[in-house]
Order: sequence, then C-alpha cells, then structure tokens
Amino acid sequence: MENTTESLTRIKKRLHDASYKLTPQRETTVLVLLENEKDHLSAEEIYMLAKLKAPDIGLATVYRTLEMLTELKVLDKISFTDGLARYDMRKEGAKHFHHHLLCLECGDIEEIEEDLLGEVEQIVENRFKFKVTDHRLTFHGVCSKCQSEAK
Amino acid sequence: MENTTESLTRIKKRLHDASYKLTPQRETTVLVLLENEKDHLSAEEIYMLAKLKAPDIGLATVYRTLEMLTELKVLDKISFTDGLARYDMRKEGAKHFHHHLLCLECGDIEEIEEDLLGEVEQIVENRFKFKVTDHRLTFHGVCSKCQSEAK
DNA sequence: GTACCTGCAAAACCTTTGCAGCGAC
DNA sequence: GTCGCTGCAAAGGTTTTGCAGGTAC
Repeated sequence: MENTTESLTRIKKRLHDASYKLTPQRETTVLVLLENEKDHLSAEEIYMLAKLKAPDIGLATVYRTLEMLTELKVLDKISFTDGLARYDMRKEGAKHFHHHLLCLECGDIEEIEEDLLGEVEQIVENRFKFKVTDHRLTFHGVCSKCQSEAK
Repeated sequence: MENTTESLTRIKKRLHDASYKLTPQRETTVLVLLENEKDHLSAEEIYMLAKLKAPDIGLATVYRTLEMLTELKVLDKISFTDGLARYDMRKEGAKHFHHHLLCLECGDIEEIEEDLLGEVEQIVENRFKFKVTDHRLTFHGVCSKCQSEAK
C-alpha cells in the first residue's frame, strides 16, 4: 500500500508535468485528501479540515484545487444521494473508478477496490458499440453492521 | 410496452394508495415525464414543458411533485456530470434502476434496460455481506455515433 | 371547517467568477 | 515585470421554504 509521502510525491510530479505549482495551499488540500482517503469528503468538509492546518486558506482556492485535481485524474468527483459533490482519490495505477456500497440506513459508504465490471463492459462494448472509458457504480442497500443491529 | 394512458392510471393509483391527490398540476407534470421518458429532464426543463400545457403552474409545485414521485419510487433522481438533478421514470415492475451510457463527447445518454449486474450483486452480497436493494451504474465513454464521426 | 395543495417570493445552499494584491522567477 | 496563484466578496444557479390564498370534501 502506498503511503502518504509517496502519494504526495507522485501527485507533486503530476502537477509539475501539467505545469501547475504545488503551492502551500494545494499541498495542504492534497494532504487533507490523503489523510481522509476513505471519507468521501465534500468541498466544504475539505475546506474545514484544510483550515485547521492553514487557517488563511480560502474556500475558492479549495474549489479551484479540487477542480484541477479532478482534471488531472488524481481525484474523482462523485455525487451520492445528497446532491453535493464529493471527492475521492483515484488509486495509483487504477484504470477505473472503484465501486461504492452506500448504506441507506447509516449513510456509510464502503469502497470496493476490485473491478467487478470487466465482463459487463465487454457486453456493453459489443452489444451497444459504446467505447467505455470509465464507470460509476454504486450499490444501495444495507451494510453488514446495520443488518446485525436490525435483529 | 405500456402506453401513456396505462402508465398514468398506474401512477394515479400509486398516489391514491399513498393518500396523495392527482391534482391537475401533478397530472401535467406526470404527463410531461411520460412523454419525454428517454430524455433525463432536469426540474427546470420539466417546468418549462409543463408550463406549455398549464401556464400557471409554479416551479415549486414541480419540485414538490418530483420529490413526491421520487419518494413513491415512480421516479429515480440521478445526477450525471453537470451537477443538477435529473429525473428518470422507473419502468413498471422494474426491480432495479436501469443503466446509463453517457457519451463524453456529445453528452447523449442512452439507457440499458436489461439488468447486467445480477452476478455482480451476488458477489457483493456474499463477499461484503451487503444487502443490495438498488444500484446506480453509468458508463462513461464514446457512443457509436461519435466513434464513426471521429474517423 | 379542515386538510391538503398551490403560486409567489424569499431564502438557503453549493459553486463559480471578478478582481486587486502578492510572490516566484 | 510577468504570470500564476490567492483570498475575499459578489454573483450565479439550483433547490427549498414560508406564507397567504384557494379548493375539495
């Protein structure tokens, strides 16, 4: 598993290759994302956490950084049922966006790393002549924790 | 294939069972949805089309109707990449939400009726002990039309 | 009369934009 | 000095809410 320092170095290089600078504000934002990789934070939440590290950071800068990182495919932008955008780190080398399990009872979001759609994508490409470049897959249901509690 | 009158009757019954009235405004909104079933309309677009049939209808009423229909599972609310909510009729008897193919070049959205996820859902249920009740699956890529034009 | 529904306007909310200033080179 | 980046405040766009009035029963 890649650690935070390695990830940061990799992202730094990504920005540099695209002629963006890794300013202190951008580094802070990226660190917040790396330290909360599993949390599907919203822009506002990222801003709040960034403010703890760098109190002078502005919300607009966070939005601009998130937009830039999404464009560079460091991040994926996704919206679940509440209608506001959330941001999710794309794993190193991941060809596709990972899947999500959204629990309708507790709201928890679990991630599935492995790509379960290989075969399904083949069907889509062949039957619909649609060239797949990425996907969004979220299952809605009840997580194991809520299932046990319901008993 | 179910026709508009049958669908309207079915939805009318759905509202009645849930103690909602099918007011003229609600009927207009439902008709717009049925007549544009393939178009993934936004609330604003639905409002515009409803206004052609009933010029006095208010935007808030349309929003309230859409919320009610979503709650009754007559509609599914989904947001693609542009961040605003779009509404999609759930097919009669459909257990799950259908899939979408979003073309990144022309923005067109194609629907896939058949459920391609049966096996994948089994894996999710068994491996992650997650009880699946529904899903959202959208493939991003290039539609057949844009592929031919690119040549 | 009561309960539900409506249109309008205002408010709330999330996100983007304009702009003056700052900093690296 | 130029160019990119920043914070702030304002604007923009979507959705929700408060409220007075209307309608069905």
